[in-house]
Amino acid sequence: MLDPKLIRNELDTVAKKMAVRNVTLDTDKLSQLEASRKSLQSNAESLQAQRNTASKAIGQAKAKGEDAQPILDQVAALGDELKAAEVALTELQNELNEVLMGMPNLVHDDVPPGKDESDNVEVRRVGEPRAFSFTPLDHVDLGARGNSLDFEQGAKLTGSRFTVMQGDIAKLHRALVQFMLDTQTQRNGYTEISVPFIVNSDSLYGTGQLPKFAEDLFKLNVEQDYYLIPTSEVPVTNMVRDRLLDANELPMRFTCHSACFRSEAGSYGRDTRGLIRQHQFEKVEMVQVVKPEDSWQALEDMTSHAESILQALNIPYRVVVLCGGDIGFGAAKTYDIEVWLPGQDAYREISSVSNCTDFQARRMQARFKNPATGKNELVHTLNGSGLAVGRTLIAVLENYQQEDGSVEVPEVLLPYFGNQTLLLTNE
RNA sequence: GGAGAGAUGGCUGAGUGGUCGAAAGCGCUCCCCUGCUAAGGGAGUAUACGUUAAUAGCGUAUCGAGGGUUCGAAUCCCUCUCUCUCCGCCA
Repeated sequence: MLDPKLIRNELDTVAKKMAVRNVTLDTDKLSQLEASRKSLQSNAESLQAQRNTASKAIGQAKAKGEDAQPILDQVAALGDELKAAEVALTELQNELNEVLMGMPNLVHDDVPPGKDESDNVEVRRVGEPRAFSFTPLDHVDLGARGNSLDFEQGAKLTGSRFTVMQGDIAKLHRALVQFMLDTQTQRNGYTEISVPFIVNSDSLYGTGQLPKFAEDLFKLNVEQDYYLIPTSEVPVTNMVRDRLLDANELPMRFTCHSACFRSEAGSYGRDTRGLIRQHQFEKVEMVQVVKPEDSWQALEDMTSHAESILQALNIPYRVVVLCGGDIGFGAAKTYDIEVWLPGQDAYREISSVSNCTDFQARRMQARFKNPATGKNELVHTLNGSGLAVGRTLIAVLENYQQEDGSVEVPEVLLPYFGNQTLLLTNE
């Protein structure tokens, strides 16, 4: 959520920033709502003040044994008027709040204009795509050996966009999780955390998936407002919801392995082949909670932490900064890391690292006591994938494939494989 | 699933209808004393919103959440959530 004061006082600036996202702000409606809010609020509050004064007088009169009836008569008429004023105010505040909750974060000045992913701007390119002496297969063909990647079984057990992995590929998948967690905890300073895969709606409002993106979520059909997490960013970031942190608790750095569940509504035709876009996938996430002045450096750091996985695996990738049309709802600036996939002859997203500034913190009421000012101030939150495991699996398979259809184990993963150096060697 | 107890400020914890936004303690901040350390004395210290140049003043709201009773609710009533104890069941 944006600072309501900013919307009140600098509506034009806000509208300009929204335009970078191709979002047109209805400034007339907003200023009209704001004007109503002001008059309704001052009206309700002055009636409340009258009531409070009278009630106090009644108490004092009774204490002295005087007759309180005259004051009681005088206040009696207030009741209905006050109630009506309060109802009107509440209704308007709800309306205003709904508008506010539906507004995305302000983008950073660095965010380039653009309408979709084709307008994202490449920041750097690391590693050279390998020159193959044969035509590389994609992961679906590679995984067909021994039904290591079994899409038909996934479809039978559940439905489309679910997959069964077995044998070497299941083991590779697990090794990648281990390697990512070990890297983030041992080299990059994160604390491993394990969290629920089901969250309530408060948490989803906190990080911004609700109220706008309900259709992307799997909602449980139970009495409670429970949802499967679309990313562990939700439970991990909400760790600080409704908390007043001590300055020396910051920065907080968490890494978390979880399954992620996305309904992928609205992308029925996209990436239907293979593991790229699944309803369930696993991810090692990074989350940081930092002081406001540290968040932009943290974004760069966190991006490099995600990159460190691909560097260690020695797989080529590039980093792009998302344009206004492609950046997420809660982010002020986002770097996507795109990994080279020989099977697709393309760079594909494998990580997304965002600085959400105080956007999520305001929704979550996540604050810290700033020793410099003595005030309670909102923290900044960041999240990023470090990395998406399924897509990393694809990248390893496709980049490390041999002409005979087997796959070499990347050197850094050898400790997770005992003496095994080749995968999928059996026909 | 059954029975019971509870939820108050950064923390612990008083407070059962009327100057209660809330005692006390801890913590924290400032000052004094003390030539280290430890201890002692004094003052201050919730948050959000509105109004405002103002984190000055004033107003409003907030004692788990929501509703109700009342002129007035931390305090009474209802619903819900969560925590703890005991029993049952269970990976």
